[in-house]
Amino acid sequence: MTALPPPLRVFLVDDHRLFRSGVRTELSHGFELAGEAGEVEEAVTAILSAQPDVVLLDVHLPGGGGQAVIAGVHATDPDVRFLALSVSDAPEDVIAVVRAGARGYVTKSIAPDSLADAIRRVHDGDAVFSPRLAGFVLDAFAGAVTEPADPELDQLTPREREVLRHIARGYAYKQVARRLGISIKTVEAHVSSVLRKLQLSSRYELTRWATDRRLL
Amino acid sequence: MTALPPPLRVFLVDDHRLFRSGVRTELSHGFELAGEAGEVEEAVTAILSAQPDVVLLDVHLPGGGGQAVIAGVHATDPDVRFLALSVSDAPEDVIAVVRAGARGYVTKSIAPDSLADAIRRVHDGDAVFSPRLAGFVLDAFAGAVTEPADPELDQLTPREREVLRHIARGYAYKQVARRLGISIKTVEAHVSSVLRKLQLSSRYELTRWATDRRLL
DNA sequence: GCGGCCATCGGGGTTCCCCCCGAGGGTTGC
DNA sequence: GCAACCCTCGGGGGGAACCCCGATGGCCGC
Repeated sequence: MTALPPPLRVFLVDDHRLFRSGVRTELSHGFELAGEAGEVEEAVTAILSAQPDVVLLDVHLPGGGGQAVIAGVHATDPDVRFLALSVSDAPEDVIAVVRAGARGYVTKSIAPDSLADAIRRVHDGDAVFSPRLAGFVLDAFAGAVTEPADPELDQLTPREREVLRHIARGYAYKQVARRLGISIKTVEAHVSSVLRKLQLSSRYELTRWATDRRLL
Repeated sequence: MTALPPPLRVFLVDDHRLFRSGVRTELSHGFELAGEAGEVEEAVTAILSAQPDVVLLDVHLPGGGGQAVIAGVHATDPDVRFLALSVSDAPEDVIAVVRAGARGYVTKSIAPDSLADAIRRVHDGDAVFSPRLAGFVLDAFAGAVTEPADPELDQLTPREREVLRHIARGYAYKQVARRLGISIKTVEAHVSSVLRKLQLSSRYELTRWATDRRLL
């Protein structure tokens, strides 16, 4: 038989002490706790000195969120690997923390065994995402934002989408016209077309439509 | 010396297994785990058969939330006591679960010792709330909804707030007038007054102002 | 090359938004 | 009883929003 590999050293960042306790208990076999923290600043200094193999990082933290921790640590040591661990499965949260430099993102509803597996894979260099979240990340970095084929949005021309974004942000026709370097009449034409295609009747419904789809 | 009292029997409802593990570990001294569950239906049946002294209940649960658990259990056994335990400190969540019948509400950032104390107090019949949350509950049941003194909103008259809500939802003046049974001119007057008092300049800004404050 | 789509504009009109002015009736408080 | 509000309206006006109709180019595909 071969010698057992040394246990992975895991650092834990979460503002909920009860949750930290849970992770600690569940990971007690096969992992070594390199330290833990509940705030951003505390976490950054402790991680830099503890040099863990993987950092388990809560996204919602007082003092700047998990992104602040990643930014602070990577400023001096870009090699530390982070696995985001959050209750949220909102695309904004996922994308924000991944952009900051997290190598994976799993929700707290994960089974302890799966978490252990995710930690090992992140340490090995893999990117780990809950199946439901993988799509968001790929989309965000594919740039093209292929998106789950929104037939409503697809029937709009590029220019119409452009105008739509401005209108949804609250700009008046005159302002949109100046920003896009076109005439008010053209803006009206595009808006009219958008409203007809989306079967809406006013710019207010349009803003709601846009915010519902997170196109702000 | 007197005999030690029997340990309180605690039931745990949370969809995050890691979190359950944390609570289990931290409460291992002085409490007995009467069972645990991660979903609404599972929780209701298990609680009814386990007859715990106190149920620790997560607010955000798949399948109807913590309120559904309380409703299901209280339908057959109104004596079970619930202590809500949530990451959220949003007034809606607090009020909803307290209306459903929870005897207390603490956030997951609570220290383990405080949680143990809160459980004992709920069992003794007390109502336990994090200091920041007590105000919401009292307000909600005092009916007056004094709210954390929003000076912006306070300077509006009741009728102005009423009109504001409709406008923020996207109704045209004519529609607001018909819904409130008043003239368009009166609606205009109220809107004008609201815009002046809030130092806004258009109904669009008003919509954003209202949604920022969650007055939808 | 011609029809079709897109983007760009104009004219002209209706409706809505927001403002100014004034005004009457109701309530509360001093 | 009077001041101070609040709620209720009207007239009138300027500007923005939205619509319909028509028109000019450019680009693409058949």
